[in-house]
This record gives sequence, C-alpha cells and structure tokens, in this order.
Amino acid sequence: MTELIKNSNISVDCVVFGYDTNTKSLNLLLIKRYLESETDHKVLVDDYVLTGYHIYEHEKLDDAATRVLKELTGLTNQYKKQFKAFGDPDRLRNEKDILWIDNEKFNFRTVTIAYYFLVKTEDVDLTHNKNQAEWFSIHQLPELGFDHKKIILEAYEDLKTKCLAEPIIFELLPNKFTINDVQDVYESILDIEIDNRNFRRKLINKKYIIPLDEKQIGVSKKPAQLYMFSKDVYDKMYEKNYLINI
Amino acid sequence: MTELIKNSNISVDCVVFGYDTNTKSLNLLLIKRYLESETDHKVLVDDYVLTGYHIYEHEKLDDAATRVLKELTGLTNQYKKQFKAFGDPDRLRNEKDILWIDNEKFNFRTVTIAYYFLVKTEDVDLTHNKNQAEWFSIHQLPELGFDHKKIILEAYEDLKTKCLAEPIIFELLPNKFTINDVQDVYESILDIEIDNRNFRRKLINKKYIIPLDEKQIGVSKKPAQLYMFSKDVYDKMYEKNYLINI
DNA sequence: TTATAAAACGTACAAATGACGTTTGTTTTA
DNA sequence: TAAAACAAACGTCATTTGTACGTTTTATAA
Repeated sequence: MTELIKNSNISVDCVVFGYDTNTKSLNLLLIKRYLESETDHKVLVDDYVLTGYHIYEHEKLDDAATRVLKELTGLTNQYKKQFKAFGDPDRLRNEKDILWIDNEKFNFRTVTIAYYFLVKTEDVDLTHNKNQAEWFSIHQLPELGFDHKKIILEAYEDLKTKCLAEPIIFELLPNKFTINDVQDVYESILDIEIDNRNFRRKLINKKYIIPLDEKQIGVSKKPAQLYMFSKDVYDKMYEKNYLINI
Repeated sequence: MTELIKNSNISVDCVVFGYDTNTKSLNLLLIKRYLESETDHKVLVDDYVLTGYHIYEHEKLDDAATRVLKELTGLTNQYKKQFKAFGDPDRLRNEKDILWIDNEKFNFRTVTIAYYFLVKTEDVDLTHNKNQAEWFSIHQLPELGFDHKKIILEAYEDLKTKCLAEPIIFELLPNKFTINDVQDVYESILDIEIDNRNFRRKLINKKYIIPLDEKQIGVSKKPAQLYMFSKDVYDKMYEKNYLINI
C-alpha cells in the first residue's frame, strides 16, 4: 500500500450483498452520506452510497475491492465478482454529487470498476465500523447518491443470473444447512416462490449436496437433516453442458 | 469529440468476433504491431494486438468502444458487450510492451474497459483500413502483445456463456437463414457438434423462428427452407425462467 | 396421549432431451 | 430420362426432467 495515484480517475465500488438467515432476506450494505455546505450549513446531501475508494498505485483492481470490503466489514475471502465498469462523463457531475476526498473537491470524470460481494450479515459487526453503515433490504432501498442506484440494480441483475448458473448460493449459507435453508436463499435472491417438494428432490439428487450424520438442534418441530456442499465434488463432476436455452 | 484527457489512464479495448459464413468459423480481428528501436532498428515487437484507444473527455465508455469499432471496420450498430475491466498495475509494464501514442512513450498503469463485438466478416472491408487488420481463427491466434491474450480468452468465455442464454447468435446471421446456418454458428462458437435432427426440432418449435415463403437458391442439392428471427416475438414471449441449473 | 407443523416421501402426468432410423426433394450424372 | 447422390426434413422411442399435487413421517409441545 503506497499512496494514491495523483489525480486518479479510477476507483472501485463495492456492492455488498448480505443474506440474513433470521429474516431470510437479501440486504445491501450502504454508508450514510451527509454533507453540509461550508457557508450556510445547509444540508447538501443526505443519502446513502456504496463504499468505494481510489486505487493505490501498485494495487490490482481485485485487491482494491478486497481492501475496501475489509475496511468496511472486516471480512476477507468473500465471494467477489467484478461485474461492470461505470464511466459516463457526467456520472459524478450532478449539482449535489460533489465528492469530497481529504477535504478536496473532486468532481471530474471518474471511472469506477464495480464489484459485488456475497456475505452473511451475521458475520458483519457494524459497530466496529467508522462509517455509518447500514443494511437495507434489496427491495426497499433508501435515497442513493451519484449513480449508485444504477450500479446496484445492475449488480442485482447479474447476481440473479449468476446464482442460477453457479453454486454461489452456498457462499451465503453456513457450512451445515438444511434443504429449506437453500430454498430460502434462492427465494430471497430471485424473489420467487419455489415448490418445496420438487426443490428438495432436485437438490438431494445432487452428488455434491452431502447429507451429514446430524440434524438441526433447538428447533420446536421435527428437526431437519443437515447437509453440506462439496465444492470438490462439484468441480470434479462438473462439465459445461452446452444447453442452448434461448 | 474533443481532445484526449491528458495523461488519461483509461482506455477501451475491443475484441471483435467475426463469423465467416463461408468457412463457418469464428474469427477475431487483430491489428499488426511492429516496432523497431530508435537506435539500432532492432525489432522490438512483431505481434498483434486488439484495437483500443483512450477515451475522449466528454465521451461515454460505450461510445468510445463504438467509435473504435467504427474506425476499424466502418461498422456501427453491431452487438456490443462490456464484459470486463483489466487494470493490474503491471499489465503494460513488460519490457517489450511499451505503448507509443503520438510518438510519446506511454507505459504507466492503464485500466482498459474491454468490450466485445459481434460482426459478420463479410461486412468488413479490411482494405479500407489504415491499420494492418487481419482475421484470425479463434483457435489459432498469433503472438499477442500486452495482456491481450488474456482479454481475448475471457471475452470468448463470456461469449460462449452468453450465446447459450440469449439469442445473440442471430447477430452473426443474415436476415434470412436456414436451420443449418444457425447450427453452424453454434458449433463454431461453442466448438461442439450438435445433432442436426434434434437441433432442428428444437429450433422450429420456437415461435420466434419464423418460416418464410422462400427457399435457398443457387444450391446444388435440395434447397433448404429459409427462416427469420423475430426479436419482437422473442421479447414479448420471453419471461425469465428461473431454472436453477447448478 | 394427542395435536401440531414442518420435514420428508410419493405419484401421475406432461414436456424436453438424446440417440437414432427413414423419407423427401432437388440437382447432378450416367 | 432414369438413377444416383446427398442434404433437407420428418419420425420413433426410451429416458430424463419438470410440474403439480397428495400423503406419510417425526419430533416437539400442549
């Protein structure tokens, strides 16, 4: 970590998706932006933004995103995807969207490389963070600064597509989970209802969904069978099936 | 179009995929890079690169990519996808990979926003181009400069995934095509063999594959039925099917 | 002991897929 | 002019997968 590239016009922005096992909901981690004018203390902006920062001189893009996530959540080794770059010349040029960095006005064109991360909300300790970070339901977003609403919506679309094609869903689950836990995550992300009986059969038949010699404990009804996901088995058995799905 | 951002460290690079109906092959448009040292005229680089250029001050990223494609091929309105940004700090720092722009050495870190385009090779007139542009089979690429091999391979992977999920294949076909034409494109892109009888049945049953009152002309065997693709019908009937395919 | 409710299993049918064989129709050649 | 050649187009069948439900099991709580 050395210093910032002078006058850098490249940044990373992180869309942090957090799944909350308790509420069974997909959430988004945003930080409060609250700025007053220097002269009359009138509130200029009072909204939320994604976390992002400029890239250090000798830093890879991926590493910059990882660093930003760590600063925000303390987490490392989370699932990460670079999904799009945003760089329209006017994307930071709204009257109210003047960005302040180290007390300097910063409103020239900035290209941001946008990433999304998958985390479990329970893993994040918001009180340890210097930013005013909060979780928001993906379906009830607050007022957002810059073009961050657009970035979020594109990240969400990408996530939905991705979770249908690859087993990233298990990034949001504990090591030991029930079939219904998996269904809950799918339903939260995709915002759909799934037939439990068919879903259960489909999942149980996967070789990489491995039943454990354990059941749920501390539940007030019939405890469910616990399973784990084996990435090894998945990777070994997996060969791209060229199913033309148009 | 105004002037370049001074000391800009952002560029676009274009991966131009071209389908050749005659050879039934997927090709890539690359430009020759040939540089000698100033002192002893030793050949420093003699390889190929993608076309790319820096972004004008008031230009959107997408527009920059479109401009680069037009300068290279004369084509506009081609299918375009921004698929990844590449910006590792050392990506242009190889000894031989010094980039010259307007006779000035340019070797600091540059982030490039990479796009791919789909074109028909027959639409491109290479002689009209000031660059030494050539088509290469996707399976027989020449020596490539910078990190362009990596960029190409990632573009190709993205294309393969994309063409399985969305009907972008028709961007590579004439308005009127036969079922076998479509199969040829899939086989070229995915590098697989498809059973013609099953493929034909599958395609004919799609409502947006519309049979015309026309057949092939000038063929030396039984002329095939011609079809067209209706994007209207596709868009109307299409609702995302949440088929979990893990 | 029984009621409860989620977990887990089962059935029936429709639709899609995969692996083939057969027929059709046009052009070429014998 | 008939036959050969060959791609186009159609057909069959077993298997898998998807969809829509009904039923049984089982641990806990009343």
